[in-house]
Amino acid sequence: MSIAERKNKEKEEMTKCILDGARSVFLKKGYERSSIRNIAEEIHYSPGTLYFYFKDKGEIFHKLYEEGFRLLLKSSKVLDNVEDPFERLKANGRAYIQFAVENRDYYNLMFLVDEAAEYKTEGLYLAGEAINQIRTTVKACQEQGRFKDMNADFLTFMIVSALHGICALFCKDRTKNFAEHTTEELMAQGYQCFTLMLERA
Amino acid sequence: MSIAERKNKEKEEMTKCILDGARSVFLKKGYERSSIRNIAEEIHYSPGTLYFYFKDKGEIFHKLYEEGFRLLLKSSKVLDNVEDPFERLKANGRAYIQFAVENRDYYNLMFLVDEAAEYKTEGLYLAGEAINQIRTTVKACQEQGRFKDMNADFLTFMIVSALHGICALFCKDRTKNFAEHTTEELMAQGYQCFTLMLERA
DNA sequence: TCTTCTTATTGAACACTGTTCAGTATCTTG
DNA sequence: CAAGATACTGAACAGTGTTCAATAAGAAGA
Repeated sequence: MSIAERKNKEKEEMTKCILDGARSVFLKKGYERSSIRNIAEEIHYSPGTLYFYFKDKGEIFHKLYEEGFRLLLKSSKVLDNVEDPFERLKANGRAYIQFAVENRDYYNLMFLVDEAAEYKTEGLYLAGEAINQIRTTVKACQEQGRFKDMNADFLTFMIVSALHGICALFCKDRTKNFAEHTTEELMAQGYQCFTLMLERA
Repeated sequence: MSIAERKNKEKEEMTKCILDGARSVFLKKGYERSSIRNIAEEIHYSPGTLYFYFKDKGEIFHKLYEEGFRLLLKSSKVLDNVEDPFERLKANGRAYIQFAVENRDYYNLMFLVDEAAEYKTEGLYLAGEAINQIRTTVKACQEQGRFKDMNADFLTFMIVSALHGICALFCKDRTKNFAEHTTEELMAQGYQCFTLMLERA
């Protein structure tokens, strides 16, 4: 089945080509302003062609959404070699914020676009992975005597919320009301406040 | 100038009429899915008419965005009679979350739609008001000996981030990864975790 | 009152959007 | 070489935000 194999490969390459184009357009213009025609033009194909490989616009961007989660997971996987769980927890948060700053468009797509929540496939699983990693670390901290009288699930949700809040305000440009400080300073120092609180909890 | 006055009044009434229609459509369908034609149809006018009263779609929704902030401010103004600053801070957060739950569409518009950030008029000022209220309370807490070695600005940003994170995850349906708990439980208990941490900070 | 002038409203038009689909060209199989 | 599958096109549809000439209605001045 050599030629069937080749066909498969070609199909894969084409979907990859479309995704490359989509990523390029999306990172240039943002999700809302990226159109199927823009992507088609980018890769020199007709708009209709994209529908041969993807169900709709949402599916295309859902693949990038997954890609974003894989990137996020990768950036926090590095922290596995941090022995102390509390140090790991703190580093995880820093890595999370750093990811949002360096991949603002991905972050928007992953958490701030409605579309993405509708597809409950691999993306949701990957998001769960990222959360589980934090939950596991939280529990490890508890075994060391931290967060004694706190429910791990709720605390994890709380930590994720705080991190997400910082990043969401950043991504949607809602940091102007703290004008005396730069956005970078706010995020870094705000997070430090948070870790200080975790330290004492 | 009685007739000029009447003209002015009519103009005001018309803009109000458009905003009422816009609010109604928007609360029914959400921002992204609300069109100028939808609004025009709702109030039985031609689409072109709306452009006689508003510059563009963004300006229409920016008015609702401001409306949202006035609602939010009102709901937290009630807390002025809470004497103890720390109790007031906690209540402020609860009110904030409650506002998001009860006015999910407003919240989306206020914090999660790109459009809104582009207009730096009254909306930004109102947002600043809401933040200042928290900052003031934080400082009052510090005068009572709390949050001793923490910068009020950064701590305020942190608190706002945590609250916003909880609400943003809720508004964008990103709570499915904590499946064992209902969204309401997560938000309430997650916030309680947070206040517990503040208590000890 | 009649005419000018301003103001308010319309709906067609423009350039865009996501999506579908009949048609076509290319490549594979019998 | 004919038949069939596969990939691709571009026109078409219904929708979007926005503009603008035409028009109707109301106020001002003669």
